[in-house]
Amino acid sequence: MKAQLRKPNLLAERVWRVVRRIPRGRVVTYGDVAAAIVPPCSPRQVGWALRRAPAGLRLPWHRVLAAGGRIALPGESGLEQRMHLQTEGVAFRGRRVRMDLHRFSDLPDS
DNA sequence: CCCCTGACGTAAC
DNA sequence: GGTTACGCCAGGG
Repeated sequence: MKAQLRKPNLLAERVWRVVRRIPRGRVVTYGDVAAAIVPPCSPRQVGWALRRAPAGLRLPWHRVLAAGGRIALPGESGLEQRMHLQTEGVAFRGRRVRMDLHRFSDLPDS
């Protein structure tokens, strides 16, 4: 038996579960979420899971950033994400979030 | 089966 | 700091 038997939708649910626990005003990276999942998945899969998140599910998707605190979403969505973050008091320096101030490092395993 | 495209990350230039 | 290249993994054509 291979250890990679997790069904994709199951993985997605785990990702959503982890993301749901990011507090207001705090942020994490795709890599952080990927590492919090057990067994760990690739950062791409995190992006994949968030992309296919149901609209009805209230998820703080805007608190997930690319490495270095950069916004990964292109165009309009990216601007919206930035707006949400600034509303929560998250500080930027150029195009990047001040990870030294807002990074949430207590993501428990899920 | 091959190729391309993503809400990624790291390294190299 | 912008660009390229490559590894990574799921989906689609």
